Amino acid sequence: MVNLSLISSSDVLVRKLQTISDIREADIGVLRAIPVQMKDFGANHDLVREGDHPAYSFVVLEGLVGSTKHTGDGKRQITSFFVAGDIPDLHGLHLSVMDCNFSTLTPARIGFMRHDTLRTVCDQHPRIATAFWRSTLIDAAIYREWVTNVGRREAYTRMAHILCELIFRLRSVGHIQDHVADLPITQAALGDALGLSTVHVNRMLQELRRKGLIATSGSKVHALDWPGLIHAGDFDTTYLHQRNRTDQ
Amino acid sequence: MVNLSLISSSDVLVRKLQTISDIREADIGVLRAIPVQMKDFGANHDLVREGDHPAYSFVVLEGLVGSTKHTGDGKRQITSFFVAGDIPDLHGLHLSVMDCNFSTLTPARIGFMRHDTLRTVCDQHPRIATAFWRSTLIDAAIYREWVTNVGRREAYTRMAHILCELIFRLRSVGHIQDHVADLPITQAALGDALGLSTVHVNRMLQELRRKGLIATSGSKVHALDWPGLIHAGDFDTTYLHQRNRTDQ
DNA sequence: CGCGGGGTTGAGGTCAATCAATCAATGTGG
DNA sequence: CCACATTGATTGATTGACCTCAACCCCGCG
Repeated sequence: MVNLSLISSSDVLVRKLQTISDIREADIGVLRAIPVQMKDFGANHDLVREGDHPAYSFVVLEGLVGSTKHTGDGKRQITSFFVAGDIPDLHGLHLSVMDCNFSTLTPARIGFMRHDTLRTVCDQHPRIATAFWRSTLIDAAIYREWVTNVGRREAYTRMAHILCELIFRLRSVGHIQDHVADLPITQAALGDALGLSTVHVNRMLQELRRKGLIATSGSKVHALDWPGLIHAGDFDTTYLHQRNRTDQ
Repeated sequence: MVNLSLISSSDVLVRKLQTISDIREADIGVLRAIPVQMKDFGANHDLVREGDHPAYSFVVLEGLVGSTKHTGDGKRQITSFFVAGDIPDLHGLHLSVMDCNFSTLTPARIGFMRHDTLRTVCDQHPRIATAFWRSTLIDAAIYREWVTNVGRREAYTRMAHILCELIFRLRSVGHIQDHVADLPITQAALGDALGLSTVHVNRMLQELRRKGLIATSGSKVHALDWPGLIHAGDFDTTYLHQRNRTDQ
């Protein structure tokens, strides 16, 4: 396990931006200078709610955060996951009213950054502004993939796909050792992400285990057969728009 | 019917940006000066394909365009609609590889704009850059809503919801008279947008007609009972992030 | 006049939801 | 240390929403 107290909040953000954008030395200094207010939360805590007009954006430092929406009859849909380094509500910079909630799906450490600070940084450092814009565009690409996943793939494929995405993204920010991911996410949350019932999520996970693609113990998910999982999940990394994809 | 030949391509774009952003007189001149190459297409034509590295973005001047993705076993999912004034692939400015296709869903008139021109405009006119960024953020908000629609609403509600969105967006760019929208879209395309079969789309439309919420004749869709349709579709305009919503 | 695309209809099948238990792990108060 | 509550995972039985298949209809068009 990585000792988090040794890693500054800036490192997590910088590392993430480097995986998607061309960040120079000068920019790194600017990013490190952004004041970040850290706070820890338990699972299932609403960080921002639909209708809010937040004055802060936040970066995920540790844990899993989801963008969620609720239908009129109270069902929940998770529309995307966010892992360490991601800034889920960066769009709040330019859309004043929140159209979704952001909730922790596992215990999480969050870093809050003032909107006016971020706007100043963007005005003065076009490369950082571009990197941020690019980050929101990748979020959009992920949403597109999720529409497809939920709309046109059957439950088994859908489940495999989302595991591929999670594992791939966690690996690209260095949060996976030996193909084992620590994902203390409930099956109910997976269901809300996939548009499936908890019961069916359970059965699909069983099928993935039975076919030898994954193994689970506690909150650990082990991708036993990564190529097999990718195939089962109809997974193609293009939509994640990573700069270099040497380590598939 | 509006006589399109009297409307310049810039008017359509400017009008759209004004519905979502604070565009000044000075900016309008800049926008009008962007060279636009117009072209007409029939329905079901791929304007851009997954994997492409386009050097142009395009604005929809007339007709309906969809962002589409295909699963491994050949099923199609439409992840969003784009109406007159929208720039569907603006994200191509900062994401070099396309992760989805853009196809015409009806006959359409399209205006192509060079990426390098758009980049220059963005560099020199921050308010326009912000408006463009905002436009891509609203696209993302729409994707989020679609994930929810497809993942957690049942077919009938889903169908009503998408009609509400289409009608609302068409109205906000002045393409609707007397609550009647001209939508020459096939039921198969609606199915691909909703994650439903053509047969079921047909039955849901019948149910909406039977309940007196809509009437159709040819390609015209008449919202007979707009409040009723909004209620049936669990529709809330927040996610479209319009500047003023006086005319719901 | 035949053809094709899109819309409509019916019958039967299937995937996934719902309902209702049970079980395992963890925590809590007495 | 044990009764008890709670949360999450698992299982079986049943139901239901939606799909698939296969017609048939309608209309514009070559």
